Amino acid sequence: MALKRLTRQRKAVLEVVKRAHNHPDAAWIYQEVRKVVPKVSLGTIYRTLEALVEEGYLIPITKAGEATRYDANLHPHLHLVCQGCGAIVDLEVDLPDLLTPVQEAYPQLEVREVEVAYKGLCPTCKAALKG
Amino acid sequence: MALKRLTRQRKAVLEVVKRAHNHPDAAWIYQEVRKVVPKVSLGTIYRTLEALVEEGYLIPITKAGEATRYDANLHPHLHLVCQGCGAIVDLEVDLPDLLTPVQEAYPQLEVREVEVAYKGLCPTCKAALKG
DNA sequence: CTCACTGCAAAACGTTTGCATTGAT
DNA sequence: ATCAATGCAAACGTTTTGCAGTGAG
Repeated sequence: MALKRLTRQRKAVLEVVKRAHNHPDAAWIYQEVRKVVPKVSLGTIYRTLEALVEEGYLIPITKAGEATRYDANLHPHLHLVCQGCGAIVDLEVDLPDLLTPVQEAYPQLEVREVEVAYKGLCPTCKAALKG
Repeated sequence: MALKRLTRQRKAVLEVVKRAHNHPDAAWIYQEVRKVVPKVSLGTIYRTLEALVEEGYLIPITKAGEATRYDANLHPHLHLVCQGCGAIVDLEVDLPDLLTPVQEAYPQLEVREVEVAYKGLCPTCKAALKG
């Protein structure tokens, strides 16, 4: 892939996601970018997000059956999806090594990556549940 | 939800998935069931699979951007998705408790579930890569 | 001046749904 | 006889793509 040109659309997408606090999806980003570049198309949003992910500026948060959301927080971290409101909470935790025990138990495999995702309740929804 | 009737279609779907060794998706199951019930519809496949999951006969393996696959192996286990051929390998491993450390680090959250998924190479693809 | 990027629209993809009909109980 | 389950087809939401036109370098 050739060098990327810094267009108005691309700038806007980057800014919007960096400013976003909600781990937004393409549709939300589209609405926001339209406030600045009214004629932007969803296709461009997708293509730009794909490029920004490839370049390492964004991390995609994928979940089956749901739209991909994007995280501008490049710090290594995990996510908890709130089962109450759908919010995604960033988690900074040190987990034990999960690769080695599996690799040792299954030497005939090549174990390369693990993905860990949490579900539960965000502070607001947890507080709302009790008193 | 009312009691389930045991129709030809439902029997066929259950049999096909139980016999399958590939963690098949709805489309694959559809093709197989059609060999026995030629007029079955994809909608019925989906509705039946949904019911079988609800009743606990099947476990869905979901991955963003890919079709849901189904596992008749009800034993608690993890999966490794082969990055070479897409095969899913069952893993029987005891992982350390991943819930407690996060719950303790984030008492304001309610941490309910963790999902762990591995990526790597199945034995065949690993062997093919080397000599 | 080039060709990467764009807008637009159509289509792809897995999945769900509405509805009239069928068939298990 | 009942009404859960079916076949069919249309629709869904997300994402991708083809193509002619635009604009950043």
